[in-house]
Amino acid sequence: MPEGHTVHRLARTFAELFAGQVLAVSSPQGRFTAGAALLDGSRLVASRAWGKQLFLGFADASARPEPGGAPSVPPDDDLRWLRVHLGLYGAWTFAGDGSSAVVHAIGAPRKRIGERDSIPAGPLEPLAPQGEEAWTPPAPRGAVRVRLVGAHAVADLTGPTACEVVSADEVRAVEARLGPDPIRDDPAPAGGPDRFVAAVRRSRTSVGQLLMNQDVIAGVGNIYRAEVLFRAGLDPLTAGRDVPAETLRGVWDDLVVLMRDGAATGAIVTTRPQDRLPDDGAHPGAPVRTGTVRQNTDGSAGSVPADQAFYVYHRDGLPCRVCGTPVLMKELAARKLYWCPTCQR
DNA sequence: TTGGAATGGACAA
DNA sequence: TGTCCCTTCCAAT
Repeated sequence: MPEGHTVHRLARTFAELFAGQVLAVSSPQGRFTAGAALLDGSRLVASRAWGKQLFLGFADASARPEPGGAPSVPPDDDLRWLRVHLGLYGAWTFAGDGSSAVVHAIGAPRKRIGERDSIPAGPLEPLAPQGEEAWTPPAPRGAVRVRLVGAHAVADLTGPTACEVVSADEVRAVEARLGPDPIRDDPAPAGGPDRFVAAVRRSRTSVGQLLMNQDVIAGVGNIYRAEVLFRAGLDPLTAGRDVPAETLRGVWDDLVVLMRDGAATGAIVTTRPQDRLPDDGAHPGAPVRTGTVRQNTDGSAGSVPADQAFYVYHRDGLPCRVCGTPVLMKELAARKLYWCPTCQR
């Protein structure tokens, strides 16, 4: 259940856990047996995200990087690529022997990558002492489509929309279709903000719908869509071509900030500190989100409770944090759209 | 125990 | 626009 920030985070995690390692690849569920066989025993040498797409590049096990020297990563065309799209409810689950900075405690419960929790954020932890015994990965839990096992960690994939082994050409074909990604290191190859602005302004479709179109901008999902439009004071139902270019540039810039923070911490928090008030009791009968997410927008310390993290997402019927008007919700192209009719016009 | 809902998208008509 | 797919979790029975 990720938006683009989660996938970028995953790409980084795969690099930290497995880069350079020869991996055992299998399909405990059995639905990816042939694909897993193509990758089993090869070396993970690339890990990239574009929008919500994750690409893992595998080389032959013999293609080992020079020890101590410059890493000799084979060109993309020489790799086999695992393309994964988590879709609505796909998830990666990690476990490890505790030696990794990412899987940070021996015997730590496996973390689901999604809304409630994710890979721990913050500085890398020192390596835990290695036991004498070889580490054994836990048994797969649930319907695990792919399992990657490295020296010290395991990654299990469940419920993906897409999971396939593809060539470099096929990777490029997918990327060519995607719009620019606000938090990719180099959004420019896809046209960057200029392409985003142009794509929106040539369309009569509502800006709320366009933000969810991965060909227009890659990586934005339902939460960032709702929240960035609120922060821009923009009515989601405005036709794309009626939105000033300057406003759209502001939306892009805001997404860069919000999604970078999301990728860094693993949680989406879009509220400014002065706008944070708990929803408890604010509107009897309205949904109340519980739990805690990490604070991530403005550098202030501490964490933000889940019911203070968003302006409008999942807050229909509750008073707008800024003006008090009840937040509205409607289905738009089969997805729920949330907005404040007063602040966004 | 069951049945929606969930931060998604491909495809057909 | 509608239909289907993939899987898990939690609130409602």
